[in-house]
Amino acid sequence: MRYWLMKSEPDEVSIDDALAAPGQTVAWTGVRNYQARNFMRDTMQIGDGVLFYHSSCPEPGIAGLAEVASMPYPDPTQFDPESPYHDPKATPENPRWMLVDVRALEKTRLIPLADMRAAAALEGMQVLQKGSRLSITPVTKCEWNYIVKKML
DNA sequence: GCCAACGTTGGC
DNA sequence: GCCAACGTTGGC
Repeated sequence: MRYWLMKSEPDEVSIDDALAAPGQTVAWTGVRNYQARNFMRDTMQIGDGVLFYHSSCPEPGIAGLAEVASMPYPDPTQFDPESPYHDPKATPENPRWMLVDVRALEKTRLIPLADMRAAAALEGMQVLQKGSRLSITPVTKCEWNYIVKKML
């Protein structure tokens, strides 16, 4: 069992949107970074814990808890010429971008980014490192427990 | 393979 | 809107 932090712009998909989706599950479309893709394709397992993070918004921070809900499969938006995530180099025979489904479990109080930065226990958290822009980052069991048990 | 130019992310 | 930091592209 692993743990992850996954960023979503709430204008695109908020924790409320995810909770309202059929099965409380959304396909994590639009990731166009190889490292993030590789996490979904190679490392994630069904049932892994997910911190649902709101980014690029007035109040960035952790907004809910979720879990990995599927095996990896090709991101359908890469094949859609109408999609902003269209990738002309990808074909169904040779998909470039893989994703997983994410099932929202609960909306939590918002844990602001500033509070995360202020927590000594989270000093090493990958998402908090200088210059980190990855939209999907691993979270250690210690970090997960601290956030879920001490900050919520 | 190098690396400059460009594009993107994301907090502020 | 700004800008630091990082990733990608493409000429050579």
